Amino acid sequence: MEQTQNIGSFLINAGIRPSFQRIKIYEYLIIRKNHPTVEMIYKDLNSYIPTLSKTTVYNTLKLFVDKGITQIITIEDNETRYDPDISTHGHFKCTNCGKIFDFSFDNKNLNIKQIENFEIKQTHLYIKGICENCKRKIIIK
Amino acid sequence: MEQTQNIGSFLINAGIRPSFQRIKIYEYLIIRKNHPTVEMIYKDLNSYIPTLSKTTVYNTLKLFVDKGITQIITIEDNETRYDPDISTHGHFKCTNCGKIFDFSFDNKNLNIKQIENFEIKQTHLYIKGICENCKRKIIIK
DNA sequence: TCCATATCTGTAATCATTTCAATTGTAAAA
DNA sequence: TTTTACAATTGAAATGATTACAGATATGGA
Ligand SMILES: [Mn+2]
Ligand SMILES: [Mn+2]
Ligand SMILES: [Zn+2]
Ligand SMILES: [Zn+2]
Repeated sequence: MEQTQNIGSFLINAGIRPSFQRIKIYEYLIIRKNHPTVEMIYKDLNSYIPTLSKTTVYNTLKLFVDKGITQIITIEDNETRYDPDISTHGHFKCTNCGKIFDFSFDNKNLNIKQIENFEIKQTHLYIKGICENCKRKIIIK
Repeated sequence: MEQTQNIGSFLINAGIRPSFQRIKIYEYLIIRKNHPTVEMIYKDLNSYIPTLSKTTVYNTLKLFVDKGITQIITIEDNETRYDPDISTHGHFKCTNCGKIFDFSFDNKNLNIKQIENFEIKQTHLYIKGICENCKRKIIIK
């Protein structure tokens, strides 16, 4: 609730007018940390903001990405996900439970020969597999 | 042309009946090395195989992926691309010319934290930026 | 308050992908 | 060789995600 104040000024700082919908969508990203799809955001917020339009969710996320306060995560080709953490970090998707985990990695000492003279703007590392929790469950079965 | 023989037996080996369309699509992937979209494959092959259906391209790529002889590359959320090189390797996409470059990297150098006990099945490293060629062109302007 | 502009909304259009049923091709049995 | 069963291909229709658009609503300053 009081978060609204912080988020409001954060959006202003990013050059975004802090409308009610924009604040709630950004707040959703920050609080849930779930790398959601548009559908997830829309469904979850719709119970709280019944007048919300899915178009607004699309528009708002596009704005966030354009203004550089959100990044697109494309681990699967059939679902676009969004992440308010714009730092370079990795994503692990569990193919069993579907959860997405953040992790850190070094990209400094990669010194890749084939693209030495290329100008790097974004680095995305995606790993798929089985999370620790699911591994345990599967062993028990 | 004589490739057909090799590709045919390669497909058989992978448990895939080597139909004319399947051979041509796999041959396309191998020869072009362009990480194409379905649309690219369809358009390029259609002039050579006028009866080709886009559905066949979809079906065939799905089959290749299921049988493990092709991997899906999702650098952008709005274009699914295909790669017959199923080894773990990185992809660089130039945001200027759109070209996709392969590069090799060593997982060990990534020094990944937080997912030590997770079971890794696939690793995808995608980098976006400007390729060497485009960098030169842009400087000249 | 009033006005100009930005934002939001719902619907329609677009585009990629999947589903489906009919047709065609293939490979082995008769 | 002909028949037969099954696999692959095809094109049309359905689905689902995203975008375009135009009208309604909200906002902030004169
Ligand atoms: Mn993240
Ligand atoms: Mn590749
Ligand atoms: Zn899991
Ligand atoms: Zn380039």
